[in-house]
Amino acid sequence: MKSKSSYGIRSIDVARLAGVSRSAVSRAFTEGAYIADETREKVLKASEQLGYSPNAIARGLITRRSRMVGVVVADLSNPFYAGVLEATCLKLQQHGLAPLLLSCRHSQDLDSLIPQLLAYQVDGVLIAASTLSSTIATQCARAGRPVVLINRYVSYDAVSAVTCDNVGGGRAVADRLVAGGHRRIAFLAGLEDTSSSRDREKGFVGRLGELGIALHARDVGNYAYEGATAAVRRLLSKRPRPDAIFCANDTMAIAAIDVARNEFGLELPRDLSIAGYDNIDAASWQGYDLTSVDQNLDRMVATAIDLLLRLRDDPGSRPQHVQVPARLEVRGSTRAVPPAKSVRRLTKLRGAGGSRAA
Amino acid sequence: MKSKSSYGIRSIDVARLAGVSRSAVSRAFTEGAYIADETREKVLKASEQLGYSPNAIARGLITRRSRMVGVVVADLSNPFYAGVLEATCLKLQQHGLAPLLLSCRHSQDLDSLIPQLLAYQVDGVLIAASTLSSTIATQCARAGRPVVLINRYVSYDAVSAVTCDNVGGGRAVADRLVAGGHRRIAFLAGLEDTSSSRDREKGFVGRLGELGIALHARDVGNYAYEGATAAVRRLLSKRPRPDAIFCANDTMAIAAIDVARNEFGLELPRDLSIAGYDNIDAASWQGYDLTSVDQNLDRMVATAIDLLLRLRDDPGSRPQHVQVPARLEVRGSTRAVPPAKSVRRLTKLRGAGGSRAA
DNA sequence: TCATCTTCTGCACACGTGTGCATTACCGCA
DNA sequence: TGCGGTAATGCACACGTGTGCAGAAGATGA
Repeated sequence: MKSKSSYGIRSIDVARLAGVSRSAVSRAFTEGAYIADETREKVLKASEQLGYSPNAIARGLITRRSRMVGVVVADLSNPFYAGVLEATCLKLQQHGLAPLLLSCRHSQDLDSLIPQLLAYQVDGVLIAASTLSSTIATQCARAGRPVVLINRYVSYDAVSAVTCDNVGGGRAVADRLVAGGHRRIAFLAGLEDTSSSRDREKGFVGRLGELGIALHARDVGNYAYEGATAAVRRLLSKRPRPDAIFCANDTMAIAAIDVARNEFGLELPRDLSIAGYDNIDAASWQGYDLTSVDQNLDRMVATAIDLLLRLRDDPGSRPQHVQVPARLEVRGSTRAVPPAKSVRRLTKLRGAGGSRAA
Repeated sequence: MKSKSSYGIRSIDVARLAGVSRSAVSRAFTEGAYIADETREKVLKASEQLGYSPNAIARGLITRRSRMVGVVVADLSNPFYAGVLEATCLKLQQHGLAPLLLSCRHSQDLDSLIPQLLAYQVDGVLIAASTLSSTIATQCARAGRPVVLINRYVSYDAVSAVTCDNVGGGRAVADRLVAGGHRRIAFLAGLEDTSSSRDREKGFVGRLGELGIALHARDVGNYAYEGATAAVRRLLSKRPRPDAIFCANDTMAIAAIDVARNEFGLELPRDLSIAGYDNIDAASWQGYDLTSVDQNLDRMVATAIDLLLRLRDDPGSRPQHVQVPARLEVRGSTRAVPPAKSVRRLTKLRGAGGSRAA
C-alpha cells in the first residue's frame, strides 16, 4: 500500500508521512541527536502509525557497531551455566545489546566456531565455561572484538576474565569441614584441564595443609552426575573411608549424596559431610540441603559485561582479570561441630539404647 | 598494512591479493555460484591468508536474509527449557543459522520485546514456553517472519506450533497409576493459563474418567519448586490422603517427593506414587528415580526448525500445528501393581514380623 | 576463417541506514 | 532594514556485500 505492500517499512516511508527528510527520521531515533522536539514528535507518531523501527542490520553496517554480543556457553545442561546465560541476557538487554548464542559441547573446539561469530560483526565475545586458543584470541583482538571469559582464564594477555574467587571458596570449605571435626577429607575434581577445578582444589588442599591435614583421597568426576557416581563409589570404598568430600560442583555433590545414601547406606552429615560449588537451585532442595559455595552469579555477569563494554568503548582500556568474592552457603549436608565420638563409640559397644546426654 | 591495518578485511582486499574482481570473491563464498574451480581456489587461498570471512551484516542487508533466528525462552531455570535451547542451537548451527536469544520471565509481556528481534531482521522466531499476543503475531506475519511456538499453541492462524502430545502423555500416566492400584489420585497443575498444563490435565482426567475414577484432589504449583511444595502440603493434608500425584512437570514432582518424604514421612512408592513430565536429568537421579513423560525434545526442536524454514522458503506453505508423540519413562516412583492390601493390613494389626508370602 | 555456443568474469546497481557539512529559517539587536 | 548568531534541516556520501547483465575468452563445428 505505502510502497511495497508494507512488507518492509523504511525510514523514507516514515519521512514522507511525517513530511520531513529521511535524516530527521534517523535523528528522531538517535539518542541526543540534534533535532527539534516537535519534529521528533511528528516522526515518532508516524513511525507508530506505520509500525516502523530502524533496521538494525543496516544501522550496524553504517555505524560498524552491530549491538550484538557473541555469547558462548559450553554446558547448558549444567543449571549454573543456564543461570549465567539467563543473567547475561537480561543484563545485555538493559544495555540495548542482543546476545548471539553459541552452544557447544565441553571439549569441542571453539576455534572453528568463533570466526562464525566474528562474521556477524559482534561487538564482543563472552565465553562461559570454556576457553579458546591463543590463535583465535589474537584474531579477535586484531578485529577489535574484546573477549571476556567467565569462570575460566588463560595466560594470553589479549583475553580478559571474570572468575569467582575459586581459591577462596576452596579455603572456606576446608575451614568448614575441619571445624566439623573431619580429618579424612577427600576432593572430587571436575574437569582436570579447567582453571576453575584446579583453583578450587588449590585453595582447598592449601588450607587443609595450613591446618595440618593431608588430603585423604582424590578422584575426578568431570563435572557430571554420571562421572561423579563412579568416582564416589571408588572414594567411599577406600579404607579407612573418607568422612567428608568436597566436590568441585553441585551436580557432582548431588551424585555423591545419592551414592552415599543409596549404595553405602550412609547418613548425612552423621557419617559423611559433603559440600559442593555453584549453589544451584537443587542444592536447596529438601532432599539434598547441600552446603555449597555461592559464586555470586549476577555480580560475575554484570562485571563481565561492564568490562566488555569498557574494552569496546574506551581505547585506553586493557584486558584484565577480575575476581568476585565467593560466599559459603552453609546447609545441612555438613556438620557444624565434631560429634561426641567417645559417647557414640560407647553406645555402639553397649548395643542399643543408652545415654542421650552430652 | 593491506588497507587499514587489517582491522576489517573486506572482499576488495582479497580480490586484489588474488588478482580477481570483487564479484569473484563473493561468488567463491556462495554455494553453487557460477565460478571456475581454479578461481575459487585462488580466492579461498587469499582469504585464508588474510583471515577474511564475508561480513554477515552486509550480506544480510543485500540478500534480505539475516540468517539469524530469534529464539525466545521464558524459563531457563527449568532444565527442560535449557535443554530445548541447547538442542535448538545445535540444530540451527547445522542449517547455517545463528540464534539471537531473548530470555524473559514467565509472565513478562513478550509484546514489547519481539519488535526488538524483528529490528534485527531475524528470518523467523522460535518461542519456547511462552506465547505472544495476536497483535504482535500479525505484525510478524506482515513482516514475513514466521513464528513457531514450542510446547504452547494459540488460536491465531498466523502462528505455528510444535507440541508434545500432552493429552496422550496425561493419559499414559493415568493408565500407569490406575494399573498400580491407585484410586485417590491427585493432579498438580503448572501454570493455569498454559496450554501444556491444561492439555496434560485434560488427558489425565479424561482417561481417569474412562476408567471410572474421579479426580480426588487438585492444586496448582506454577511449574516451580516453591509453588509446588506449598501445594503438595495442602494435597497431602487432605483426608483421605491422596495415594498418587501426577505433577505437570518434573520440578514440581521433585518438590512433591521431597515434601512427602521429609514432611509427611511417606515412602515411595509404597505409600504414595508420584509421576512427572519432561524427563529432565534430575528425574533419573537415584534420589528421585522419577517416573516421567518424555517429550522427545530433540524431535520437537528439529520439527520446529524444519517447519520454520519451510515457512520461510516455500511461499505456498501455511502455518500449522504439529504434535510429537510422548513416551512414558517408567521408574521407581510409581508402583507397577497394587500392593497386597489385605496382607499388609493384617501384619499391621498383628504387629511386627509376619508373612512375606503374596 | 567465421559463426555459434559455452564458460566465466567484471561492471554497476541496490540494500537501508547514520552523519558531516552546507544551507535555511528564524530571532534579537543595532 | 540589515546583520550576526543560533537552531534545525536536508543533501549526499559511505558502510560491505550479492547478483543481473553484458561482454570476453575460449572451444567447437562448418
